[in-house]
Amino acid sequence: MRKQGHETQKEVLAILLNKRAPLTAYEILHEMRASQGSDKLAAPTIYRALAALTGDGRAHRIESTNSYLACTHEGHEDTAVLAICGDCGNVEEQVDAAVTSSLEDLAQTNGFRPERHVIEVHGTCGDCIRKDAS
Amino acid sequence: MRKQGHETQKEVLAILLNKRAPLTAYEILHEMRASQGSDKLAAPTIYRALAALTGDGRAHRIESTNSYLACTHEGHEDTAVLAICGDCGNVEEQVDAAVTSSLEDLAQTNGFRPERHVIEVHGTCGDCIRKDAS
DNA sequence: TGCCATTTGTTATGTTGTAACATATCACAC
DNA sequence: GTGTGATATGTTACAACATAACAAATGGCA
Repeated sequence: MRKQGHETQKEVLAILLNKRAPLTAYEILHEMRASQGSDKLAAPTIYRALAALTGDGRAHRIESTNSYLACTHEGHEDTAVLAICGDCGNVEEQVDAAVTSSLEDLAQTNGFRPERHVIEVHGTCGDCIRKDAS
Repeated sequence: MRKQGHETQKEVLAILLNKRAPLTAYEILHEMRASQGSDKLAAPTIYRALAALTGDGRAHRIESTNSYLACTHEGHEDTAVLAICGDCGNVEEQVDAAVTSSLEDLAQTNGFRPERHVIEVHGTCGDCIRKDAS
């Protein structure tokens, strides 16, 4: 039983990588139930896998949509900026030094010690802007 | 019945201003039920009031904690940075031009048109750092 | 091999949020 | 002033998101 957790994590990550779009925990649950042809799998299993994945940076949680996304910048230490398109649902993960440092400066002037940054930008992606215009 | 909605919004905002700390929708609901001495009030009423308050900037939703906070920077158009202390639960609302512009620059280089920014920094506030040290 | 620590499965339930429809109120034409 | 329709609100029920708590299994190690 012990090893299976890592297996679950791999499966969840594979699903997220496959979709290249954010999925909710329950969407992942349904995918996995479908692929296993069984309803045995339960929510806590998914949430544990997601906790492991987000804990070590293999995936990100999108707080404003309760969904999860595979990390596309392996091993970045900087803060990720998630640009979420309201039209097509795609999410672009961006890592930017200027954003990181301006947030650090702001924290410093306020005597705040940051540990985790949540930066999510909702809007319209370039592709959808072009589509809308045409 | 029509006017009452505005009343509800005022009451909700008053509760948030009073606490000066984030509250969940259901915490607000319980407060209001208590102060009215009745359980008649239902969740959708609170969510509608919160939608009105967040819609016009009188309050902010904290996405990473599913909670709500009265806005302390009346009428700002810039993006708010919410610094959330994990120790004491206090949230400091900060408005900073450098953060705003670095995010705008990042969006521009990626052809993304931003509409709503969610910037939440979890960490430890100055007061709690001092307390922890002593 | 037997025991303990830890992980996983499972059940149940807690928390957050909203759809859908009934009811009340207001604005406005008449 | 009163009828009528548009809109806001109250209410019920439920959907979606998340986790507590405990049982069962596994692997390490004496």
